[in-house]
Amino acid sequence: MSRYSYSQLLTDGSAMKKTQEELKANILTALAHPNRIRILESLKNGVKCNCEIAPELDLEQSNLSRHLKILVQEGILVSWKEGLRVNYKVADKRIFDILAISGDVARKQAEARIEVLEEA
Amino acid sequence: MSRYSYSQLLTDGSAMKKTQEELKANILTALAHPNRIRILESLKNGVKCNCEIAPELDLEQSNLSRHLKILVQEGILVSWKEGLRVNYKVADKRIFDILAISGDVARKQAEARIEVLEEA
DNA sequence: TGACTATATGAGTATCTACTCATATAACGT
DNA sequence: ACGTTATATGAGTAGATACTCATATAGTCA
Repeated sequence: MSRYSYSQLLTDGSAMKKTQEELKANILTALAHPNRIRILESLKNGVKCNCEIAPELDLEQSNLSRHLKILVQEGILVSWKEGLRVNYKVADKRIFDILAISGDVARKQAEARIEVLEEA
Repeated sequence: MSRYSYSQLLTDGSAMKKTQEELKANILTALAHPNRIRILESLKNGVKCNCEIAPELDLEQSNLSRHLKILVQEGILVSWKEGLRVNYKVADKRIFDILAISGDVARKQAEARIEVLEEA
């Protein structure tokens, strides 16, 4: 069994055939970081550039740039140049459904833990 | 900015207050591995134990055990003992909605790439 | 052209992750 | 109790990730 690597699968675009599970895992890996989730929520209602998001979320410029790159590579964000800036917007609103369900599942899990505590 | 760590947040249950984004990221991180996605698909229609899943998915026993632990810790799977075995089932079917949307987004992104190639 | 702004990327680093092998634990049947 | 089966966990490792700082690139405007 070779180890699953997210970025290798990304950059290797050429070579390997990816399984359904790997394709899904790539999308989910791209979503699975609090700062990337914050970025998406910040872009929920509009278009923004790196220079607007950075101060809003208090993220270092180059770090933000790499987070944005990951989201674009997975097709979660779309970007285009406009003068000096690079604008970003969410490509597919269903991403927010994933985030909403994740929140529900997290909440439900927290409730289940409380129930276990109360039983004792 | 301190680095986001999945497992620290998991095991630290006691101490830190977690943001909404961290809670969502935890769920998504737990889902973001091809083998864990395969495990969930294998459990889609029923209850199974480690010893049934391992040969089916060709996963080494201890590796599978750790993957299952991650899914249980996040509340994605529920487990209970039955004699020697530990049975697992999916706690919340909405997990499959997340997987389905991820698949759709991945497919859509692949289609977009093909379009770009055809434009040129 | 030169100064300035916005973004991307190279290099270095601490930490994390998935994996394997070996061993421990727990529950069963005899 | 003893051997067997199912699962969990310790230790070690290769390689991946998020982050920072410094630098490169690219577009703007005087």
